[in-house]
Amino acid sequence: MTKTKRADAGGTPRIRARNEERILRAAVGLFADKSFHGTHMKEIARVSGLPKTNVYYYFPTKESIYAAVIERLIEEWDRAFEHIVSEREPREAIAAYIRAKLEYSRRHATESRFFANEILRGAQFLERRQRQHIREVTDQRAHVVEEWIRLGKMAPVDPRHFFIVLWSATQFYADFGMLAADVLRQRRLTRNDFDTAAETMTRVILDGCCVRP
Amino acid sequence: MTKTKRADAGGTPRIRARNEERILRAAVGLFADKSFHGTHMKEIARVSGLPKTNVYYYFPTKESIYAAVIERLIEEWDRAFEHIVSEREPREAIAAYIRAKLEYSRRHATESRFFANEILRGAQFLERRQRQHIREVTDQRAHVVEEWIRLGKMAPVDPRHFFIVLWSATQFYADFGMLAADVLRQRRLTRNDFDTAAETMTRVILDGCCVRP
DNA sequence: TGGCAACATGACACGCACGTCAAGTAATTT
DNA sequence: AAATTACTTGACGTGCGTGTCATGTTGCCA
Repeated sequence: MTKTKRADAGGTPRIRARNEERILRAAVGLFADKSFHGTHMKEIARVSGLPKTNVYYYFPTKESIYAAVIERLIEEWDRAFEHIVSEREPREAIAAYIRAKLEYSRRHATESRFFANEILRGAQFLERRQRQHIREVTDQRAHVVEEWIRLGKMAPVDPRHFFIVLWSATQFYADFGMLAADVLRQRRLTRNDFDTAAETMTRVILDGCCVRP
Repeated sequence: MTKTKRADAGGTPRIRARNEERILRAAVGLFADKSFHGTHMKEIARVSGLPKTNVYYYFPTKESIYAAVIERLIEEWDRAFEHIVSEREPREAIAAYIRAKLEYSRRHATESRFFANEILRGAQFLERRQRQHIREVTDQRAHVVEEWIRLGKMAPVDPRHFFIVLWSATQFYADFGMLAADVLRQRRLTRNDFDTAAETMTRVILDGCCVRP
C-alpha cells in the first residue's frame, strides 16, 4: 500500500491532477530560466499558487519534480519526426518538418529551453531508456533518408548529421531566442520572424545558398 | 589607491596572472557543467588547486568570476566571422567559416557550452555593450552577404537568418555534443565525426540536400 | 451525519555555501 | 637586512534553502 493513492482505480484524483499540473507548469518555466540549482522550492510554490509544504505533499524532492518534467517532454520530442516518412517526397517532407519544428519552438519555447539546458549539462537526469528512445527514433528516420538517397531523390549526405542541421537551426529560435531577437533588431521574436526563418531555412537546406552554376 | 595593484605600471604581477588564470580555467568548466548556482566556490578552489580564501583574495564574489569569464569569451565570439569578407567567393568563404567554427567547437567545447548556457538564461550577465558588439559584428557581415546577393553570387536569402543556420549547426556539436554522440552511436565525438559533420553541412548549406532537377 | 482518507499549512530543524577576519609567510624594494 | 607590500591560510559567522512534523481542514462514501 503506497502512502498516497497515485494510480488508484479510476485514475488520478481530480485535486491531485490539478495541483500536480500547476506545480509542473510552474517548475518547467523556473527550471528553464534559472536551471536546477537556481530554482528554489519556495518559488515553485509561489508561482503555482500553493504553500511550499503542499508542494512537498505531491513531490518528495525537487529532483522528483525535475524528473517528472522530463518524463512529460521526452514524449513530445519525436512528434515532428512523423513527417519524415518514405512515402512522401523529400522536399515536401523536409519542408513540413521544418515548419512543424519551428512552430513548436515558437509555441513551446520554455519547454524547449528546459530540455536544451538538460542536454547542455550532459543529460545527467535523462534515464537510460529515454536516451535509447531518442537513438531508436533517430535510427528509424535515418533509414527513410537512406531510402530516399538510394532512390536518387536526395543527395548522398550522412542522415544523422543532416538531422542535426535540421534540429539545431529550428531549436535555435527557442533556445537562443534572445540572441536571435537581438541580431534581428527586435525586442521579441514575432510570428513574422518565424515565417522568414522557415522560408530562409527551407530555401537553404533544400536548394543551398548559392546560385546554380 | 586600490587595495590590490591590479593595473600597476608594468602590467599584472606574475603570481597574480598565474593564479587568476587558474581560477578562470577552473571556473569556466564548472560553470559550463553545473551553471552558476550549481557551482560552488569550494569546488572552484579545489579544481584550481588553491585554498578557498585565496580565491576570494583575487575575486571578491562568485559573480565577479562569472563576469570575468564572459569578458574573455566575448572577444573570441566573432573570430570565425573574419572569413566572411566580400573579396572572397561565397562558396569558399562559407566553407572556411564552417570549418573554423566546427574546429572551435571541437577544441573549446567547454567555453562554448558556458556561453550557450548564458544565452539560454536570457543573457542576464551580458552587459549592454557586449550585446551591442554582437549586433554590430553581425550587421557588418550581413552587408557582405547582401553584396554577394546583389552581385548574383548568392541566392536572395535573409542574411541574419542565414547566419543563424550556420551558428546553430556548428555550435550544436559543442553545446549538445552528448546528444550528437548518442545519435551517432559513439561514446564521444571523434575528429572523424567532426570531419563528416563539416562535409555534410557544407554540402547541404552550399548546394542543398536535394538532387538537382 | 459520522468517520476516514486525502489535502492543506505554519512553525521548525539542519546543513551548507558564501563571504569575513585575523594572523601568518613569501616576495620586492631601498 | 629591514621594511613594505603582495600573497596565503585555517577558523569562523550568518543567512538561506531543503525537507520535516504535528496539527488542522476539506472532500467523500456509507
